[in-house]
Amino acid sequence: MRRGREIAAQLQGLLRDSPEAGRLVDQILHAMSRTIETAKAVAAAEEGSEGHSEVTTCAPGAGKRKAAGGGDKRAACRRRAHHSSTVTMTIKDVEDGHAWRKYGQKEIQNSKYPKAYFRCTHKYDQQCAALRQVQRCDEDPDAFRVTYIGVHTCRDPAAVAPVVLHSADELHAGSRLISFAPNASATTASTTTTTGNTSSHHCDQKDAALLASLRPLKLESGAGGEQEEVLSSLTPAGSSAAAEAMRNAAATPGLDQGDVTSGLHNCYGGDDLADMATFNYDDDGTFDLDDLDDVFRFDHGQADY
DNA sequence: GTGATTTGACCCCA
DNA sequence: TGGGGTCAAATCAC
Repeated sequence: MRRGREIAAQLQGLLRDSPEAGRLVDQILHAMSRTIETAKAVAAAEEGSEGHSEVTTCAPGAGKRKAAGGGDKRAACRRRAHHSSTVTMTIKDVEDGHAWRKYGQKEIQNSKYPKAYFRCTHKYDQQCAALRQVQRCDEDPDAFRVTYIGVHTCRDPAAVAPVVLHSADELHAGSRLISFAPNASATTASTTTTTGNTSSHHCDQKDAALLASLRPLKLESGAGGEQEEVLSSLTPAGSSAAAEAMRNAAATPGLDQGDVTSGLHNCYGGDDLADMATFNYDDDGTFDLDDLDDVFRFDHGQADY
């Protein structure tokens, strides 16, 4: 980030004749400075506590599962990994742009709601080790406590939001850029509110459509007969509900395909960088700077820097 | 047919 | 020893 800030400062010098370009560079510098300050604060908070070393050993015979109808086929490495990067945050929208696959759900002691376990869809095809755990907050059923374990090493197309180009001249900025919309405002319409430990990224109507599309994994009668529900993984790539929501959003006047996919980015990217860094520490306080990179991955995908 | 979800069983580890 | 994390067969959805 420091290097980026230096380069942006150089760019600002070169663009001093263009007020608009200078203003944009100002915004870049401001965002970078905020991110650096946030990283510093995080590092200071973590001072003195070392991150956990990753232990993913899978020794022969270790963690063998006893035959349960399937014999030794079910034997697998069950040694619990101690992950180097763990981030827990409380959010309203569980959608993060990555493709997740649910692999388990557990009732948690002293919690009203079960915890759902997700792994990256590309765990096997791209050896991506990212995991996510989602649990509805007891005190605020509208919010979800999401724990990210590990970082994405995959290149998920669904997570790469396209960039809106205003003119063909902008193509030189990067070969991965995709031109969609003629309307630049579509990429900037988002607001962020942060209340206490809860970071809520409220986006515009297309994101509301995504949020509304969250469907319960399971409806069951809880204590007292009320219905409890657990949110499913919502992924642009894997969820038909999400796809439907995105289709609906695409039909919204003023929005085009570019708007739909970049809407995911709107929730997390751009000026929201500093706000995204309002993490809650896990119980064990695990956190490292790799997490910042993970959280900011949306911009990596679209900004091509 | 393929991929995602559900869910009971298994196992690690505090 | 039990809570929590993971596996994988069965089932579901498209």
